Amino acid sequence: MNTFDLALQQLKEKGYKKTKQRERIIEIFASHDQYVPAKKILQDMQEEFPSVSFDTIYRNLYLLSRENMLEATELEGEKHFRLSCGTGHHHHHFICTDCGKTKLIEFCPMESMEEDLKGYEVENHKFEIYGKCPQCG
Amino acid sequence: MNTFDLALQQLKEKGYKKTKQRERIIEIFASHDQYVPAKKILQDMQEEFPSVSFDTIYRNLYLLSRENMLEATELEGEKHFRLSCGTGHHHHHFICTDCGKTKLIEFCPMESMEEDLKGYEVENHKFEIYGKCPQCG
DNA sequence: CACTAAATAAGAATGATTACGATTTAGATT
DNA sequence: AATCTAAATCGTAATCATTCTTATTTAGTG
Repeated sequence: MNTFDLALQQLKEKGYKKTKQRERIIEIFASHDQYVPAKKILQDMQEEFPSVSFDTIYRNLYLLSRENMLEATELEGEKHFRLSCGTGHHHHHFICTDCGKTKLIEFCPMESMEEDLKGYEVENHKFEIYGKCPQCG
Repeated sequence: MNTFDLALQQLKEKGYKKTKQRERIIEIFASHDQYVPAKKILQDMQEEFPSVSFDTIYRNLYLLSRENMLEATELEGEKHFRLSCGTGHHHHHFICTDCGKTKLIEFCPMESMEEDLKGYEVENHKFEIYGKCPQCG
């Protein structure tokens, strides 16, 4: 089963309605193996739904993020999203500053941080590497 | 020499003018050992300079960042700044999500990434840990 | 004291994101 | 298939951080 059908199935299982707009949003993500800004999703959506509202875009982006179907990160002051990759295991990304495509980084630096953070309660962390991928470099 | 005087001296050496506003901005940073948003700087500034403009704040924040006197990071969609700590050597931070105070992290995960990134041109990276510091936890 | 480039003030403009009332629609029920 | 209801969407306005523009002021120099 491909990522598109998988995502739709997950939505159904969680009791969300299937709408044309929602389908299209997921479709757009499935065809971009990269982080894309909300703005880009809006533009792509407008081709099929000329009167789609900001609200629909953002509401769905956050819904999909909450349900772990999207990963989010802030790049240059704009929120960017991509379909969650893989099996839900923890990972990080190299992000190409040209094309936005990503490379999975399995290594997590938190594994070696316990002793340095005695007394600190860790809630979250971010490890991202930015640069040019082989195609853009 | 304390951080405040050091910063002023650096500005002078680089040929920037000494203004009351600039002095105050640095003073504010020197009294906050933590990441603070531009908004906070503006508010503190207004106590002494009721008619200070956004422009003055942002222009100086970017000037000071460019000159490596401030470190910047994006937290919750807002740019945050803090006085550069230490001797200019590369480091990362634990950032308290309550009080904003930071703890220096000497370890840099990039040291063990070369082989994973063959063919990729690394420009930058971000490693930040978020949570509660001992005082807030 | 006069000069000039740098810095600031005031406020408008921009751009991303959020909010909201009115309308439509998916999916369940009859 | 018709009805119902909560969820989803639309259309638009509001908000918020940030950037820009023009006129004015000021620091430092001669």
